Amino acid sequence: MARATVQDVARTAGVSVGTVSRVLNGSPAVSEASKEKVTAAIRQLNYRPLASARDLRRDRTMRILALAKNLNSPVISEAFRGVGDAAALSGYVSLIAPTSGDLEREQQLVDMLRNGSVDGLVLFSPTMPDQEVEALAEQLSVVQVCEITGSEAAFGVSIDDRQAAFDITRHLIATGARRLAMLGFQAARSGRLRESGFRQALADAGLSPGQMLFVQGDFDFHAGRRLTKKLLDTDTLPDAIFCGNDIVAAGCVREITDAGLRVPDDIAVAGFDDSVQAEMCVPELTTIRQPAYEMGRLAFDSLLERMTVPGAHRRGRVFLPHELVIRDSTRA
Amino acid sequence: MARATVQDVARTAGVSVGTVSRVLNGSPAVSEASKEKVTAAIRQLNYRPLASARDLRRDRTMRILALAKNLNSPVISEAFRGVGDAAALSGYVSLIAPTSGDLEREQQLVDMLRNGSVDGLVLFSPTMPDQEVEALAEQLSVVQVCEITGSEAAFGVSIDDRQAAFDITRHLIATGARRLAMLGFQAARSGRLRESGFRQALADAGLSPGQMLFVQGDFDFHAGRRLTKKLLDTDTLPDAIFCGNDIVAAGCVREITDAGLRVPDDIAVAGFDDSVQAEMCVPELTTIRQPAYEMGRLAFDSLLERMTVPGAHRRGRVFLPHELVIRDSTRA
DNA sequence: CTGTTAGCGCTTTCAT
DNA sequence: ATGAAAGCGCTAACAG
Repeated sequence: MARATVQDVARTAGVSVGTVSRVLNGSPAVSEASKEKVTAAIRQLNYRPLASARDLRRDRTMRILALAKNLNSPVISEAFRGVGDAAALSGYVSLIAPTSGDLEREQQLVDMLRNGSVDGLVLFSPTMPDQEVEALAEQLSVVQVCEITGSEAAFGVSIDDRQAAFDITRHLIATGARRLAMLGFQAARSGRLRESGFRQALADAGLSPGQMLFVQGDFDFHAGRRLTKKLLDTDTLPDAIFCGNDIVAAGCVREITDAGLRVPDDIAVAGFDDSVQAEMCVPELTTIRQPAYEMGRLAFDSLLERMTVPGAHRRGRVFLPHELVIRDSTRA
Repeated sequence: MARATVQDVARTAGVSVGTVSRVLNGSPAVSEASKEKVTAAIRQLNYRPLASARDLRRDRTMRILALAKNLNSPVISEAFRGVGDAAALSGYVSLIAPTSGDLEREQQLVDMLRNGSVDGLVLFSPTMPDQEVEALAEQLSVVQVCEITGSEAAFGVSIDDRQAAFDITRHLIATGARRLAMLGFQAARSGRLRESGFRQALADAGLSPGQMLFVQGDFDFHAGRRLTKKLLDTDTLPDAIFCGNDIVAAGCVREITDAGLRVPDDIAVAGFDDSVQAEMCVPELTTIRQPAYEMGRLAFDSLLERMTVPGAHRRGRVFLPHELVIRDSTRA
């Protein structure tokens, strides 16, 4: 049978469509008798209000969309949980879509905001240039999480990547490291900030950086191995390596271990993110914990304000505190 | 400024809304001159057709939704890539949402199909009972991937979990194992099928199963450690352990190693899924590779048929071939 | 408390 | 090739 409409429900219940709509939307101005008749008719016809009709009329969808290059980043999936839980509390449904770093697909998904398929957008790791993110946020409901633009034109929540990298590098130095290398990724701003924090900590200690290697493609386990192999093929070995995330650090540790060297005795290794890989690694990784869930919650709250309060365009950013988690990969 | 509508575009271009709509939808019945005027007006007004209005009129959204308990399962994220790529080829946008195993949230998301927010649904790991999945698939466009119901009332794509577990267990036996234990999860049908394959392989070899331990909560690294600890506290140690997935196997290997035993010499360990963890583990894990991407593609193709061909309700299932990947965790 | 009705923005006949 | 107009299903304003 065809889909039931308000008309059908009204006819079945013996009331008008107005009354049906009122029941649907919980209006108090409905008699108990009418409400019961309508409820019965709805159940009988298995009626559901059609989303597109309701959205068109109300001019909002109660849906938001999150975009990320990749779904299986533990930090992103945790942050998205935070977004989702906060969204649910306000009656919003939150969806997510991976862009695979493909600009065209990202545009297609961003269009869902432009064409009113969703009310708001959460950007985890945009592929488009900062300038476009900011232009978008200027006119539509957009917030950034984790990966945020350099200027404060748009709004974003993240940790202070530079400070976190500074902290963990200082820890490496405190445990006695003097020749520090880094495996990083420059493609993302957070990667560059981490590099900057690393350099600053060295400078503060009067040290100069050892080898700085940067991943070109995926920042994954194999990239960590590959880059570390390069590092180990040098004359003077580093005594500590700071890696831009835990997966790369895991690859790094593995390559060192396979080469017959010991972590941390010969070379200490530090990661970033405190993902499950940090604990799977042998030895377990010293790393930086990000309060990802909380970041997501905060981001949604800000998005909600943007979506509901006319003209509310919050700028700037919120940095949530990170935590240095010390484990065996760097213990003295 | 307010959002532009077809009316605005028509006025600006000096044509009727019908013509604008024709241009928008690539109808050939438009003069070159009109097309140019409309295109110019669209650009000038920065016009985008409102999704809800278009959806209402066309009675479809060109969007599909995928549901999974969890986003960071490598098999699921890979399968979803397959869904997404196939969907994009047909002009569909594919979104995904995690249910966290919460029945209520799952219902809310399924409602997006019922109320026409999306045209189709891909179920990766439903929380609702099989019967409900089948009832849903009976009347709406739904396909299952990875985790499929027991009967063939609905349509699903997966590997033959039972056969795969059988194959890997037979391999364990072939390398000399005689006292085989298993760490499994019974919450999902795939887990029970893997258990069944394990038991069958033992029976075929005239062996009886050793300890069978099953995870209650999350099937993760720590669960693997915890269960293995239990296993090792027994009088007669197993000489091989089959784990329901790679993460649990990684925890298993870690616990064995920490106890001063060797893998595979003292105890061989096999995983399942061939996720990145299989390669991160030391020693690397023997496991079962699932053609997840292909499974996703196939699932979308079937969903597309269901969405577009009236009355096309495909039943049954497709099993794609798995692959036994032999690595050091089980080598003789 | 309830019914009637206009209209959200779009597509699509039906004329011309 | 184009315009006029109906109508998708719903909500909300208005009248009673």
